[in-house]
Amino acid sequence: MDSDDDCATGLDLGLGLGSDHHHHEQHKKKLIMSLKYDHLMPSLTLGPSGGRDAYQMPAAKIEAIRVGDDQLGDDHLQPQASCFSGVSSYSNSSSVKRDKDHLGGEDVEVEKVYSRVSTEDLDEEGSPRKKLRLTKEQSATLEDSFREHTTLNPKQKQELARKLNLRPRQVEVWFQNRRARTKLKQTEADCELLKKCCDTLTEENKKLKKELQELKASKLTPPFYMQLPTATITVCPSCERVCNGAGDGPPAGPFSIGAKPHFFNPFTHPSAAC
DNA sequence: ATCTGCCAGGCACTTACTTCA
DNA sequence: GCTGAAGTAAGTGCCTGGCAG
Repeated sequence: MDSDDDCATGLDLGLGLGSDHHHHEQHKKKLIMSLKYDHLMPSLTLGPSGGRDAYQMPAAKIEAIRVGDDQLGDDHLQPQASCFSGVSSYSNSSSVKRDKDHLGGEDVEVEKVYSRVSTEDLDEEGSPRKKLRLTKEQSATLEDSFREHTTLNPKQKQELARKLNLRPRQVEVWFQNRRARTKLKQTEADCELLKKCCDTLTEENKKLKKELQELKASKLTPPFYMQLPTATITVCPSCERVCNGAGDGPPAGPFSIGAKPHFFNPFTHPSAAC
């Protein structure tokens, strides 16, 4: 539970802000039904009218607007980049709403500066989603962490988020997507392996069929020794040596009639009979 | 002890955006 | 500059397990 770990990190849950994702999301879902179609309303204005502003626009829109509107400088559009060198690029900026992932105390002010746009912050406006690209450093750190453990507990998530100047929700999403990619790759690898296995078995099946054909053909034209008393002679289909099914004595002669009959079981081992 | 509702976390699927050839 | 493919961050819905009442 987030609350346990939040306590462990000294963060105060007493504000009832809850954890980063679902707690809010479930509340959000209720809101969405009444608000989710707001974003379908066309809006290209930068003004705050209707509660929509430039921060909530897709990058393409913002870029288009920025060309003719310098009132919103980069400080508005990419505040994180101006404050933190290691922060990933972001197609548009964060509002300075308090990040609900970040809990209490001094961190709030900092969080106001580098928090990113999130659905928690924006979905009530129904604005189109924002897209960030993690920096190489962030990705590398996340990869390192993923190598250590493919899932994070809330404390680890908080620490990693703080370390990377990301919101815990972003770290969580990254790990979810990373697990999905890993699984996908594993599935593809398994699929390749099965294909190879199938090919091998198909090839082996062909060989066995061919061998069977040959055996059948040889049975139709028995060699001279097949004319010996059949009740006591069998032929090992694997090594094609003649065995004396009833005899107990040692092999005799060039046809090496065995002491015991050979029974060929192609399902156990094709060449194990001899 | 069992039931029920709430919450949090994970996953599958999908969308939206970026990057690159 | 345009375009399509690939990669990936993020949204959404569902399921499950834990917990409290």
